[in-house]
Amino acid sequence: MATATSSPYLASSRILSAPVLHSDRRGGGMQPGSTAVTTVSSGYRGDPSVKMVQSDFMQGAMVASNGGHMLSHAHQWVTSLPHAAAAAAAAAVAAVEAGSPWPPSSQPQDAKRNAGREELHSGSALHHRSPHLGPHQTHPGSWGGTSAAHISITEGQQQQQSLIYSQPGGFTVNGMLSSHAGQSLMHPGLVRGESPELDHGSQHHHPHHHHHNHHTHLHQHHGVSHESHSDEDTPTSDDLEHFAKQFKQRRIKLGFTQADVGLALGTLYGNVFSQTTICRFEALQLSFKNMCKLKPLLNKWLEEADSTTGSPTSIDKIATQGRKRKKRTSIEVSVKGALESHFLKCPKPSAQEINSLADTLQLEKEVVRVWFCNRRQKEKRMTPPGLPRTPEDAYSQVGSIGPDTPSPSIDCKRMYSDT
DNA sequence: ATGCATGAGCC
DNA sequence: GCTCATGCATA
Repeated sequence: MATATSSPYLASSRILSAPVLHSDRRGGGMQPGSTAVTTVSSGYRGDPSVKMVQSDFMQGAMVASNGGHMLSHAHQWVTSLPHAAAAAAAAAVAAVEAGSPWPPSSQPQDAKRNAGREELHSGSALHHRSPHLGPHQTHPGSWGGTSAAHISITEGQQQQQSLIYSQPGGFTVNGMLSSHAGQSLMHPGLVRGESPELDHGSQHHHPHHHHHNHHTHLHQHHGVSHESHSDEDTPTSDDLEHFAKQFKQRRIKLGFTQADVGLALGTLYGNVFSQTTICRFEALQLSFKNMCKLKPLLNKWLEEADSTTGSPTSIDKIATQGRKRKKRTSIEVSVKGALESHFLKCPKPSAQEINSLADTLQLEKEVVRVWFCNRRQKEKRMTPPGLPRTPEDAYSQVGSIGPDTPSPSIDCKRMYSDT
């Protein structure tokens, strides 16, 4: 397609001070009739590998070894840049993965098909997630154990990046949290002592219970009867849910934004997180494992923030220099609908199918591929809080899959053996 | 708050 | 290529 003539992202050579402020945003030179609007051109990282191994434990994982082929050339938006701090990363150590990430009773790993929703409504208005600071507990959620069914539990997904609580010996990051980033001028008088139910494992921990194998009863009573969970045992879904809720409440009371927290975690542990991640944590939109990983960090931040209410602040700002990102592609609503339909029929299309789809929808193949990846990922975590699905949500269940059909054992590979 | 994207690590 | 953790950019 067109777009070839666009900008080769030349990331300049910034080290730590060069801001990447290019005024390169405008939609120029898009393919006529394109269904998606990408402001910038395309080009992907080369991908010479043509193997189709997808031995995944999916529902019906029927491998379809198609002949791979073609494509790609390389070109990336990213320009290699010398990561200044990259060196420090070498010290990263992969954390150990506990045997079973999810509590026995609540395995999120199973695919539950919530028929397409979300973006179709595009307004997000239909998203019924508006947890104010209210102490309301809703959702038994998918996490609670709505779906639990099978698949390898103790497999501990092999791939895991690391959770590096790295503390670069180099910079002693003023270990103190960088509370208010200049904006939170307000500090409510909320200090420890006013949240009686705030006893999330910060205290009262039994000196023994380290058996992280107790069946997680699906009941959720967020009252105050949850058994303590220090940092030793794996929290249950309920624990996380409860913690997330309280975390958000406190965070807001303390006057911090999600972004503030993300930065603070960086100065505290060396791991910075974005507003997005904090947001997703609060909304329980992360995988169980990911939630478990972040919980301790956020918990510490909470303690810090709590005891630091009203103390000086050290603002840390880390320049977001670096990788040039491809402009976000906006997929037309109609096209999204088409993608959704295909997803329902086949959540894991083969390369060939992706090609066809891309061709049909006039989207770049990579865009389509990524869309499916994201869609799958979303399905895995979606709506933790028991969001009551509106009738509209359960609409079009194409073909045979019902709103509750537990196993979409529908195969969908090789529909055409031609190419 | 979320959609599309990047990347690491695994097949 | 896939999954999974994360985040920029955006609605």
